[in-house]
Amino acid sequence: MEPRGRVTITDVARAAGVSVATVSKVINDRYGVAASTAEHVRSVIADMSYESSLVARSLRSQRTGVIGILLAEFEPFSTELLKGLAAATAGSGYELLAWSGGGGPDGHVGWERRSLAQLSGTLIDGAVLITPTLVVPDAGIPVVAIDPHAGSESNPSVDSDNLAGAASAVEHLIALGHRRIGFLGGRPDLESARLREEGYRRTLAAAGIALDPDLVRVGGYRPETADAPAHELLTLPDPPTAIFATNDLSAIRTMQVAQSLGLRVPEDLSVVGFDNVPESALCTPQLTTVSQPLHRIGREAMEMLLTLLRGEAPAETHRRLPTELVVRASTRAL
Amino acid sequence: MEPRGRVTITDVARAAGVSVATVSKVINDRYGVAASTAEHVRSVIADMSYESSLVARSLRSQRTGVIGILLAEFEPFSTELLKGLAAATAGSGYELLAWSGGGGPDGHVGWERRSLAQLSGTLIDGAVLITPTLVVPDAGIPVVAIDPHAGSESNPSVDSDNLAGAASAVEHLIALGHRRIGFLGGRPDLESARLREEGYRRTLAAAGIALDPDLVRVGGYRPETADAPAHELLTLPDPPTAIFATNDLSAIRTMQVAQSLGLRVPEDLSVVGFDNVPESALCTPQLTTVSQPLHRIGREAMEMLLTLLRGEAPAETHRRLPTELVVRASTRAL
DNA sequence: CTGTTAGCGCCTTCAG
DNA sequence: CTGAAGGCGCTAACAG
Repeated sequence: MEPRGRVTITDVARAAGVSVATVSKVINDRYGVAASTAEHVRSVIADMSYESSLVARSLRSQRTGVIGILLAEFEPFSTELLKGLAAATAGSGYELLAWSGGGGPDGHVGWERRSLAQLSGTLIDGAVLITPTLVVPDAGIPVVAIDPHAGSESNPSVDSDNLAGAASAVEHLIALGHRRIGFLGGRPDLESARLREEGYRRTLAAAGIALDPDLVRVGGYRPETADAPAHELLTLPDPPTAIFATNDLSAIRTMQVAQSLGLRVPEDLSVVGFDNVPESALCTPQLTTVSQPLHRIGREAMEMLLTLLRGEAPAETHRRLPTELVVRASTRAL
Repeated sequence: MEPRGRVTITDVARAAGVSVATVSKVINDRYGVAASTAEHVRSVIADMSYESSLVARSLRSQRTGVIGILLAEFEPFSTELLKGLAAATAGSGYELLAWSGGGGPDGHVGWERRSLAQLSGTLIDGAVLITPTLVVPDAGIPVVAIDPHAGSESNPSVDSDNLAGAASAVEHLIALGHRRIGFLGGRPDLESARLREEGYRRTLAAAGIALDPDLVRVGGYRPETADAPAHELLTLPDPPTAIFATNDLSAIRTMQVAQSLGLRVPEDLSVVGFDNVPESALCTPQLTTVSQPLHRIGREAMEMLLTLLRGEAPAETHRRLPTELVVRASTRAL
């Protein structure tokens, strides 16, 4: 009906011949409106296909009925989590809003604090932070972190058993006869990266293998940042026969770098990843990796947040879920 | 510094001993503030780690610098597109916001109109709609649709060659010797579903195979809605030897239903899907499917939207990208 | 039962 | 160069 731009509550009020307040009452089913008036207003609303502005409503009211998923970028790890998070939201009455903090590629530390400040108190009632770079201070709304920056002293969180997961990856390589095992680490700001390195070190030590510092590099969890260190590892005078890359994206990139150097995987180089994102099964050769239960992590994080939003105390504020080694085609006995 | 809840511009102004207006000017780099004052205000802002509320800012200003991706739910198809959309946004100066319209599971027709009305004009400067259920009227902001409801008369859009894609799937099955080929259709409100059915019908006709109406069912593109029709097809007195399910999720579910009925895939039943989402390579057996270039679709849709946002006219308002048959392990010669 | 009055947090004239 | 006033669209008191 109404052509130009947005239809506002004022337009509706004028068209219906009532005040703005009355329209608002009708929309929100508040008492004190004659049935006939309400009826009439409703029909005008339908006619004009009016929908109240989320922004204006949020600004005024406390509750918005929206949960924010704050992530650095839309990459496979985050989008897998999204599926689990979304599944757990169904039927809760909350809408889901995924917000890419812009910090993105540069990995600007603090993106989650900025994003949270921009959205909390106004647009969202609660938030799930995916791989935050720091412990966020009280944001005034319930917050749950997935794969967080720090340990158990901080915000409620869900992660998987990174230590045991890394150990299983390295044990697998050792069992295949590998002794020179390269390590491509993750984002130093994340606890997961620290624990995966710790798992690597301990497992080598337990097997009586001396750690060669030359074989330990920082990959940053992203293809672009993993490229150079992977290349360095593979062009060492005495290169590793296997590499444990601590997430799938960097593992896949490592395989590509190896192939570009004329190395065959797994004949000349074994590679193990971490995460088990769908992409790990789509590359050639298919990647051996440590599986994290990503959907379940998302689901449990959302359940924790919903509990918090209900004003209840969650059974546990830190959930740690098990990992599992998935052996595919990128590893092979020496 | 400031403990309780959000820090507002008023808090900053008070702490800095200036007016709200001055703080606003500093934030937005507007003329008319003494260098020393600006400096001071900036330091207070940093101290209090103040961040202006997206909501309040949006309400007041025209431009928000945010692009909305509106989707019915976070399932594999949408999240794959998200990766491409996000990649194309990098460096554009826009932030990305993915909004799940709530209509979700029930597939409530019109979710995108509602979502758009709620967000446009206030929160987002432009939008990409994923599988909208109808042609959206002028929303006052640029809108691009992916896999749209209707044909070329409507909004700018990007999709893939559904007709040719469906044909390639059915031709593949015919080449394998199949004659009784079941069809599990998609969402009737989408053009893609119509075109895929058309491709199925034409290809059968071209091969001189009479169409058995009993073999044509509506699967709705979702696992839950595909379950029953798949079951019906497989328990027919004269069941099909192959099924073309028009998206991967329903194809995967079809394989599960078959297995639950004691049928082996591909020995007893061949199955072809559509989309080539990552999940299609993760199931057992791996799914033969028609690949859509999902990342590229997302990228091109975003580029089109960015062009529109710049106020320019896009080279073409309807992009149709090629599909490709990916033969894996779920199909076999009769 | 209805309309008027105040803001939510912010930005933008427009006086001082 | 700075602050006071008005209003974005909406909801929540309070009067009438």
